[in-house]
Amino acid sequence: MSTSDPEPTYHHGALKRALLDAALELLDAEGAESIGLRDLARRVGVSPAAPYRHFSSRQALLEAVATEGFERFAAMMEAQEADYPEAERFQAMAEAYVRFALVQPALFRLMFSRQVDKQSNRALHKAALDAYGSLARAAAREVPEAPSEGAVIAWSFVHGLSMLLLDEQILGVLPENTDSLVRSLARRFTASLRGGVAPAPQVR
Amino acid sequence: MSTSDPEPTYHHGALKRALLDAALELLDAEGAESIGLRDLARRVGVSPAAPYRHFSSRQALLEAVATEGFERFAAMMEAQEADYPEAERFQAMAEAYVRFALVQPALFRLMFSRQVDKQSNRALHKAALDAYGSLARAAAREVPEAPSEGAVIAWSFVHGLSMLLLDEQILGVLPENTDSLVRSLARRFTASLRGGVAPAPQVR
DNA sequence: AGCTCTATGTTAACAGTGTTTGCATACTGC
DNA sequence: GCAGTATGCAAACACTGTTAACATAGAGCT
Repeated sequence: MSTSDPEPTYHHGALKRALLDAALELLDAEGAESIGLRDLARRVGVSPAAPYRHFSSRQALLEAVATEGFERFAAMMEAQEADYPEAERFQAMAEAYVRFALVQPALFRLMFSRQVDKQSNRALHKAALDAYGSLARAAAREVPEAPSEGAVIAWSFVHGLSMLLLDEQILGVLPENTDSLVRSLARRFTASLRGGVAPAPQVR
Repeated sequence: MSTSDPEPTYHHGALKRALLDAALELLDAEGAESIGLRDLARRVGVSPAAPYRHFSSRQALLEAVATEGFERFAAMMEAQEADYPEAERFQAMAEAYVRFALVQPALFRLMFSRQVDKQSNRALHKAALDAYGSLARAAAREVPEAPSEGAVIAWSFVHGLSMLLLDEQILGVLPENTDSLVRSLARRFTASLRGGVAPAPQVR
């Protein structure tokens, strides 16, 4: 309650935060494409040009939102990492990954969209790497013979599953409850990872 | 050469095709966001309102482009299905899937983006399902004990790997040649699928 | 206190966009 | 050859991101 301040003063005081909050809120309702600077400004009660004092462009604003998304994402993943014993850890993290995507679909999409540029935005780049880190650690432990490859395979599976679920492209193929579907898929995948990754078949 | 017609007549004759071609071309150069109706019209040499005789909105145009993308995608996958013996089939299709994404990144992204709506566009929906079909068949054969789940797991892996490669999020983690990286990952994944999927661990 | 400097707002304008409306032109079938 | 329809154009509307010039508030110094 201390952040909201109903009296209209010339200086807003916390415009940056307010813009980000408004953007995150809008993101849940509509898609990321419908986030307009003018729209945000209107919602927060400032003029159309005001946001430019805090973000150099619409893209910069979106990148800031995505950065926050990655930070929340990383925090959630690390919480899972801490809360579960090693045997169930990867499983739990995989489920959390998908859950995040399903709970905040537009944010998740934005984070992995081309509207944000991880190469040129350092904060964003770091946040994205951090988020990957904990999952990669857990995955690598599942496949000690080939940790990096195992991590990438696991990451790919979890990420792809999230994306396909967001597209509602899987429902209709496997019309179960989403939660239990994810759980059983993740379980099966983990089992196959553990059992199947033998010394890499050599190809010449 | 028969489709291009240098003489300026009042009626373009093949505007629809020309717009789609221009869009597909633009898509490779820039992202999908930079495809504007006015821009396309200019490029093709007609007035800004002309495209509306063939597409009811920008979104409709994008959906038509995505539909063509899925058709090409499906054709490529089916070609792989026909060209490879059963033992190597899934492997080959997985690699083709990723290759398609890497060769036409913007098109691939558009196909799985929220800018197109597979629920409301029937042609698009069908094209997308067809594209999934051949991959699903191949994947199901790898996991005869649980064909649908196996298919979804495989699809997720392949799709996620494509997406992460597009984001250039994997390079730097595994800084190899992309082609051989994909090959070795797909091989490893296939092996783990074959070996590891035992009767599903029951969870209560 | 007052005075300056900077941060953060405002207003007005520009170019560009998607889309609609009304009119012009060409093709098609009788 | 003539009606009807498909396909083009021009002008306008509401909207967007972005910039420039100006206004106000708060911070720091004397």
